[in-house]
Amino acid sequence: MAQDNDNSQAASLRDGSVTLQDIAAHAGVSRSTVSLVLRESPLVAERTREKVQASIKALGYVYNRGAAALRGSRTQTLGVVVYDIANPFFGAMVAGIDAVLNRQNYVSFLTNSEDSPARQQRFLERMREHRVDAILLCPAEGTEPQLIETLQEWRLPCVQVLRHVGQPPFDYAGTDFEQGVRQAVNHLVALGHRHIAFLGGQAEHSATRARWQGYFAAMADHGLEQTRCLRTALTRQAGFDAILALMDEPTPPTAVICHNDLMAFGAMLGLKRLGLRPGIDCAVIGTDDVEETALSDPALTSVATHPHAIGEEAARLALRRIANPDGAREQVVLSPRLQVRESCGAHRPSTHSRHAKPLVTQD
Amino acid sequence: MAQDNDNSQAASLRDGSVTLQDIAAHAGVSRSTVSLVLRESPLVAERTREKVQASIKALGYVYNRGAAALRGSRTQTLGVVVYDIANPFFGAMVAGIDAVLNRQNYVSFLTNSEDSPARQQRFLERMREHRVDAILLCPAEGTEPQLIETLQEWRLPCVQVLRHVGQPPFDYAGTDFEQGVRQAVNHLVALGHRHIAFLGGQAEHSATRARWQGYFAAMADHGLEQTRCLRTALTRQAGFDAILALMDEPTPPTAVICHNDLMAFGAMLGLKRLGLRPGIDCAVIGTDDVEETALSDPALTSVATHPHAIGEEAARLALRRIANPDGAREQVVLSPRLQVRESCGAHRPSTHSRHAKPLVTQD
DNA sequence: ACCTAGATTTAGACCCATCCAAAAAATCTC
DNA sequence: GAGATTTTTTGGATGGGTCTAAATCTAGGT
Repeated sequence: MAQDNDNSQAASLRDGSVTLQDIAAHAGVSRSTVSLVLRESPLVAERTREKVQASIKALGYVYNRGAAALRGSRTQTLGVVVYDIANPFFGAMVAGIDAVLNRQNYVSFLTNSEDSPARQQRFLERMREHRVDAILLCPAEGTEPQLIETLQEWRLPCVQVLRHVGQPPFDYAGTDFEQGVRQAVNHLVALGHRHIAFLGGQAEHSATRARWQGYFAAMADHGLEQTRCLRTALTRQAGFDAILALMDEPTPPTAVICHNDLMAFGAMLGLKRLGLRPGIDCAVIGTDDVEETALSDPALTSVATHPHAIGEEAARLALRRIANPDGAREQVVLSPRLQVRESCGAHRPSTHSRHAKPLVTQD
Repeated sequence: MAQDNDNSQAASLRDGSVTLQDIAAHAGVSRSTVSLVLRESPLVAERTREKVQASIKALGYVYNRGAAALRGSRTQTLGVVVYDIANPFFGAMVAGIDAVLNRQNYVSFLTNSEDSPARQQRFLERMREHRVDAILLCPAEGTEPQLIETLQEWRLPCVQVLRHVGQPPFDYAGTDFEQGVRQAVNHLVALGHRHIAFLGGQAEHSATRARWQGYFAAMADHGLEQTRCLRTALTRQAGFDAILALMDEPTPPTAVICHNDLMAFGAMLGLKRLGLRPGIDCAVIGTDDVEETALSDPALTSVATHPHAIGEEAARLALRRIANPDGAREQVVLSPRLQVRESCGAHRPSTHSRHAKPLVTQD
């Protein structure tokens, strides 16, 4: 119907699929040459390049990455598997990943394992079928260590993020949770606390172990033998329940450190429920330093783990691994920083003026 | 090196790429037949199917979706473009999308436009190159309406989510924000408020317009002429600033409704900063009902917009559109529900026992 | 035993780019 | 200006599936 004039619409209306062949014909060169132009090869003469580029624009050509991937070796895609995308922490992390990938023309598949190894397994298989160039994996709780070997057999590069399973060497990006908890303990001890409990974590994965290690080691360093570590789920509800149980014990702690901020929020609500004032009757410290920490009452002191930065590092690591599949494995471990607010009792929660400060958001 | 025995490792070690051809040879059938088996075609005889499946398992075959997509018409992938993945609201929405897609063996690319139309444009082009079957788009603020037409010219099905631009008919999944704000106004009026302000929104997109409309219409319905609508950004900081400005006016409102929960949190902090008690000196209602609403002090009353459900609906809509590209466009508009807590003054915030109730999280 | 409708299977073109080796064109050297 | 280089360009094979139309096989009917 449409006349075959040479504006871009004509082509796109015809079928929507202009191929290299069409460009080649239009520009009077071969398919191979067009391919070289597309990939910005320096082999092509300047005049030819311009001519071809003009044809590309004129015909409204769209590169077919799928076809390219079939012959070439890269798909320019990555698989990201997290276990709780609804958690703001992961939101920030994914944003970090995204930011790095886009600069490299990469796109990522995102899937949410909900901490189910079975779902995680399905996702990984699907990613494999899609021939992603690499995987960013936050292993679901209960992930078998040999999963990492399996991925290796699949020749699918994998960067573990936040948690890790299996034996080194592997690629990993995360935070030094042990050090983070140590900082929290040190801070509380400096404030005079002697009886400090740790809340949360149950499965045997690295991120949990590291926290526990930091807790016990720091307590030992200070000669404090009265340790109390509750294994629980990682939800707000779990924090709430745990603090109730803890306060009901013969010698309740004067401070608690929580596996993550959600639990800490729950713990603070639990304290209030008991008529206790977080930060005064019992200090509370969380982990992650999500944006909402400034919102709670009192504002939550938290070990900042910089999710956006972790995401960036993980993505960079993956890109490096793709470029050099056999290079030495790397572990990027960022240092956490204790973000002191009110819930640890360092500040008086009587005035609300402190709230105003950490308000700035990054958008 | 490895003997060519028939266990699965042999094949995967050889090269990692077993093809249909290999399966066909091993099973003594043709490539076509294997392809039919893979796609669960009813044409294949039961005995043949079993034989082929055995070979598939024996050789450790991995389906190559890229190759399939090249000849076939579906890639089994979807593109999701959001504007703020770090916002918990989107986390929940993405989880909803993911849940539906996985059941259909679909995987989705996720990109974060950060509300930049330019970035958004780049993402869409990249998705097109990857030949996604459809796009789920939460349009960035400032998106040109003709973008939707462009996508149509590209023959790329697009479901708009939460916000929409351009002229109907289009596919859309979201919430009836107008009704949500109406509910909030009605509730406040029932509590005796006469002077109610609305905070937030600046760009001209559907989600903002709908809220404003709801606000003005509901106020008019009650014969309240003293309206006040502040155009601001949508951040916590903006809420904080806005409430300060508002309270400084000659006749400050006794209640404010906020464009989203983040702003409402900011507004509550602002009130505290002024020495005012949210829920008593000034009622505050947010929108979205993110999980953190239960955390604030007082707990935030909010218009629940069910992000997980919206995500599910959007994904379902996209799958329907893929199956039937020329069917009638659909608009799925969920009904919001006012989730009453303390910040609107309906309950006494004196006791903290209320906090315990809405604690349950869904993980 | 012969014919036919229906059930299975298959060959071979096709999708669209990349890769390689070799051809063609341009430039240089003496 | 012939031969040696260097720079550009190209044909044709290739990757791993799907599709269509035609071939082959089966069981049922007479």
